[in-house]
Amino acid sequence: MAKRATIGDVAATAGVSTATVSRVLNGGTVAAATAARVWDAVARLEYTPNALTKSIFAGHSSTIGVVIDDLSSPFYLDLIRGIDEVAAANDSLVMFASTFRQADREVAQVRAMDEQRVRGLIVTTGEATDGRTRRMAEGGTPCVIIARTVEDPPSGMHSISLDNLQAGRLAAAHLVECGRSSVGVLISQNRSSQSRPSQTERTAGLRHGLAERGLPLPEGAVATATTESDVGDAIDSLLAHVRDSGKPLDAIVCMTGRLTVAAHSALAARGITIPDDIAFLTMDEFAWAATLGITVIAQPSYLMGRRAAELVVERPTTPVQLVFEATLLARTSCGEQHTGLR
Amino acid sequence: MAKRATIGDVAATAGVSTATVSRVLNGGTVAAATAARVWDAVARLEYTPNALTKSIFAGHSSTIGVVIDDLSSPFYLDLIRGIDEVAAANDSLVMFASTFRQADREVAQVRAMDEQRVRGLIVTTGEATDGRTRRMAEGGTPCVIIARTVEDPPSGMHSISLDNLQAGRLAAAHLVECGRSSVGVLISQNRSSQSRPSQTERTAGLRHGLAERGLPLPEGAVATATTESDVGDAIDSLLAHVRDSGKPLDAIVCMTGRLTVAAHSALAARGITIPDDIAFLTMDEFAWAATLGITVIAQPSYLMGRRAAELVVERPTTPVQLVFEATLLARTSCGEQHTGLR
DNA sequence: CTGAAAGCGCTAACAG
DNA sequence: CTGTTAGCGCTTTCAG
Repeated sequence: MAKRATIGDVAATAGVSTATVSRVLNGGTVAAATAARVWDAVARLEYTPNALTKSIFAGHSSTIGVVIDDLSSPFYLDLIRGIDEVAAANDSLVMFASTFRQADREVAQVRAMDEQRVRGLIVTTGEATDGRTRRMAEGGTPCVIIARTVEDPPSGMHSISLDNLQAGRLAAAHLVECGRSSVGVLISQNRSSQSRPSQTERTAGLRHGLAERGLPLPEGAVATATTESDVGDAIDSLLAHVRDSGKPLDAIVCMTGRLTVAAHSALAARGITIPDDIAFLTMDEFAWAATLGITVIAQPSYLMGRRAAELVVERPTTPVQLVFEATLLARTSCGEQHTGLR
Repeated sequence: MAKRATIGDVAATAGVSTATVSRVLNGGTVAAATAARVWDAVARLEYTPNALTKSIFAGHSSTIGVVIDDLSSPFYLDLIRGIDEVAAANDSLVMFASTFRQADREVAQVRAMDEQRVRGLIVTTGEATDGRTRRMAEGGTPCVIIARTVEDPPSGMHSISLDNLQAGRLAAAHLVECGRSSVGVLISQNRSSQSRPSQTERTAGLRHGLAERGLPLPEGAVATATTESDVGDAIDSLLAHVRDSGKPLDAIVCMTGRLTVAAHSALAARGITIPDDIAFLTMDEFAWAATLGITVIAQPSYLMGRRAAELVVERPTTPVQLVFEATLLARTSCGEQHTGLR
């Protein structure tokens, strides 16, 4: 296990001082001949500079930290892809941690990122980490909160989210245009039984949109699932509730992309046909949606990732709150659209 | 932008030396009363230790590096999930970089990981990076190559791969059991027109398996695609070739999970029905495979990720070469199985 | 049990 | 253009 060469070793074999080596490595003014000798020594010793040590001078590393609650959602994959591309274009690496959807892990991971002195932090965590991210932002580490907004953010603390109300309204409009009138909603919650504000906002938007068209969305028409295996029960409760209240359920909207597969197969397992028996509408575009004919409300996740990373790189001083519009990608899972019916 | 507290600040406000602070933080022998004062100072100053500085003593960081060529493949997502879980269980973070499937980026990213003094490195890169990973391994940074084996690895250099020949044979057996006899193969290559050895091995396995059953797999029955948009052309060439050679194509096997969606929709776009017109078999399990009835040859990607991370954590001194078996997940995309026909 | 002092590998003035 | 001299924030002997 050969010892690693240090800048001192390079300096010694090149017959110069460490300062000179540092200069040729980082582009200072050095005589061509000297530089050549140094490069030669670098090559011969296979010297690889220690980025860690460099960082302690810069005050922070060149890495962008990302804390994600759950990799399973198609939303996050594209988000990461967007972040990664911007990072690569800026000689940054991405340091990644997932929280397995547990609140206590969220604060541990954010803390770990802070200890690593990341150049900036992008998180999809809940309020529990706000204390630390605020402090980080105040301390000069730009932080970007994804899918949530924060009250009174300090300088350096930004947020990127979807216009969830608009997304909900979009769903309502589409469903009504497809002639549906009795809709059930599926939302997810984390292990601490907290449903994410984004999903409740979408539900609120849906409720507004429905109300504008004279349709109700009673509390009982909203079911919650924590894991994929809960989804079946949630769907059953939806079916039962609406049956009790008279009109049979004719549409289900899944408020999180993470549960799309589970919801879709739960429906299939119950012999329910899409869209004949029930219309199916879900969040987040995914690779097979077109093939399956599933209509989705898409977030521009890739773009959101890029923007997040750009905020980290560009470090605007004023807090930036970016809100993106959702797009309806209409396919066949909600049945025929009867436009101009209103 | 408040300055960050250093260990010196903590020492000063607690009225002790930095050595003592270091001791209470890292669990040395300190009087309870002193420790209490230190913790108090830590809390009051919101002191967050600098992991970077710590690492320069350890000689390396506590981060596991991962270099992936392409996030789009379902294989990699699960691999990362496995790595991430082991990392989390070992107080490690995961540093991630993707190469966008370009060889030059591969060496740049591996180099970057080396500069970051990662605790260990997990890569899916090609031979171009072997020089560096060998040196890293010799220098004491465990390196794990995924989906490829290396000749004569030094101590600390490991590999994790699939038994690609067996995977190919599995495909042959299944296809023949389903009564198919004229199969076409789709493989992918990177931007430098290199097809990955794993895929050519799978093809070889398929060829063997077919030959054992008296069926040929001519060179022309293997088509290559670089990007998703090439897939249509590749499929067309397969269709054309086999038509020329007499027997109409009755099966297509896609040797990479990355192109599954593209291949599947290319078939649909040409009005080809699965499995009636053509059997469809692909690599890597994915969320919608069951719903779509697509038969796949699955790699234990999650487990492979875990093992890779475990090799980094446990640093065995002898080179470890792990080869995993592929599993056939039979669904309906190859038609009816006529077992016992042989 | 605790402090002083010497570094880890590198950069950043400041002279020369 | 280049070497010397301080550090960066932290750990780690080695005395006391």
